[in-house]
Amino acid sequence: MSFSPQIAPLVKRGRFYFCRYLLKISPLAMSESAGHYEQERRTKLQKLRQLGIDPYGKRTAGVTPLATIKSQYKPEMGHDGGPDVIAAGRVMLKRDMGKLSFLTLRDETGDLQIALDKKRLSDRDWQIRDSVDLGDLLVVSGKLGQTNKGETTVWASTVSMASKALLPPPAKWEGLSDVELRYRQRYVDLWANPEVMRLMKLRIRVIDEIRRFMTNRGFVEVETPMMQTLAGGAAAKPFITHHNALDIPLFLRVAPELYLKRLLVGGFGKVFEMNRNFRNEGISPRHNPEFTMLEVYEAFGSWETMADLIEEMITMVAQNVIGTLQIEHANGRKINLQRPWRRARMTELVEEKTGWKFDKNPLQKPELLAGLGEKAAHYSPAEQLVEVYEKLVEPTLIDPCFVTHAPSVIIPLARENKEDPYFADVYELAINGVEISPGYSELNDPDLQAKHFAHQVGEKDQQQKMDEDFLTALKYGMPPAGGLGMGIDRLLMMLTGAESIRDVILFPLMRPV
RNA sequence: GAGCGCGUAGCUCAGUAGGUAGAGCAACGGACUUUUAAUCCGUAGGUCCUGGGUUCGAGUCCCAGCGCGCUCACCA
Repeated sequence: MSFSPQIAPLVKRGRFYFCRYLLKISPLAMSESAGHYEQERRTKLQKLRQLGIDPYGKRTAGVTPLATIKSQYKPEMGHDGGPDVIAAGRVMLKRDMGKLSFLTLRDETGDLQIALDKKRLSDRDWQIRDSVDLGDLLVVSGKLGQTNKGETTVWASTVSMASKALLPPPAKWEGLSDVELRYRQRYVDLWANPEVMRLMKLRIRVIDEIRRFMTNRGFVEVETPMMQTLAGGAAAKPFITHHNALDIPLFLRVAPELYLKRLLVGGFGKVFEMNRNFRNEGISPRHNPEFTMLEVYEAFGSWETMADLIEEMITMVAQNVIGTLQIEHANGRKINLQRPWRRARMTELVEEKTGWKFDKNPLQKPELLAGLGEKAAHYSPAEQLVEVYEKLVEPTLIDPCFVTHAPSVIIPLARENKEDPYFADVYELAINGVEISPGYSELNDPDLQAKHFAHQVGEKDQQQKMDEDFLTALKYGMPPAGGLGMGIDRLLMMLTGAESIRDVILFPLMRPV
């Protein structure tokens, strides 16, 4: 919770001052400080109350979604011969002409016109019309019909105010387009820009489809700690918090991996978790500090069974939610999700794109090195390979491609390849020029795992501590397994063409004002 | 964290070369019983993000700060 600058010092001095401060704000004082628009609406609020009308409504039984009402209209109902219906929604448009008004209501299903006709309304309800502003939530009951111009309309016989809006909605034509306001005030954005509601519902369906897909294949969804005493499973910087009673630091998880693998040791065969991870790093159009990730582990699986699984999953989701495997973005980009998806070694793709035939020796092409920045000269050959792949190859992989056998040094939790341990038995699935999902043949040799961890801890930052308990777990024996992760937000960006991760997250993190 | 760009009425945006702050929608008053971003007549509405500075004079130029966006860095 954050406080405005003028209250913050009072809060810090204690609850007593905070309460006293709040008490000083009488409704009158608040209305004095309110803007012109709010003031006008408060006047109407008072007027309604004087008429004995509650401007904040009550439970209403029998409200039908607007799209459903609209679809119930049949030509034989004529002008006003349809059934009695109850419609509720936000007033988006208002067209008054003397003794008749047409209003456009909106709910989460769509828009519907209602008509307020003086002849059909009681005097009291007619007076409500004069107090209706754009943005108010109304409930009307009346006959379903159509106007002379053929617009499906509810001819209201009663009107009630479900909630009087004290603040005006954004301009009716332009809507809300300031991205900062859209993210900060999603509660306005969702109805001011109906495509935002559609996109968020699409997100919900995608997540639902994935859960169903996993469950149908015998995977069980589990919940592992989001607050961890060691943040392992990825090399990202964690958020740090503190447990008061235990007086210990706690970390928000950067990945659920090490706990899901403990479950494999515990005897679970097929598990997944789909929930938030937290990484304390830069924010960008592709990074939100908290993001939703799917992680899957299958005992006796491998990177290849994981690749099959994710390929099936994504095509099924696209087919069921988008309705096609030919994804087309507003900017003209086309993505073909038709199976089978390409599988190619990282070295192969790098050679294909840049001509560099990787032989485990340092990169000798000056023109390539120059593009990687000054640090690249100090990189190991393996790091150079990955760097060249990420900078020059990955962005060109628009159609799905499983990039396999990345160098094992960069993937401490994966199994080394039998024929050539320099590389790991892993894939990185790239679609739309970004990594959507990594998948591994998981390492289950405790000694090798300990070595990899030691190497990582020594080389990387000091925040990365060895998870001894995880190594203990491995010593009890973890079955060989396939594992995968998938960034749900990035999947949605790929499916919808959203250019920013914030567009597929209801409440992206924003710096407090 | 760095560079670049943006911040003007409730919303969407203009604002020339430094010279009293503008439009559309919304609001307010009036007319109107079939509108579709209704229309017509009239009225009002501003901490030009904040704070400094230059200048006779700053929305405009300079400096600092805040917020947002983009790019880079960070992120296997």
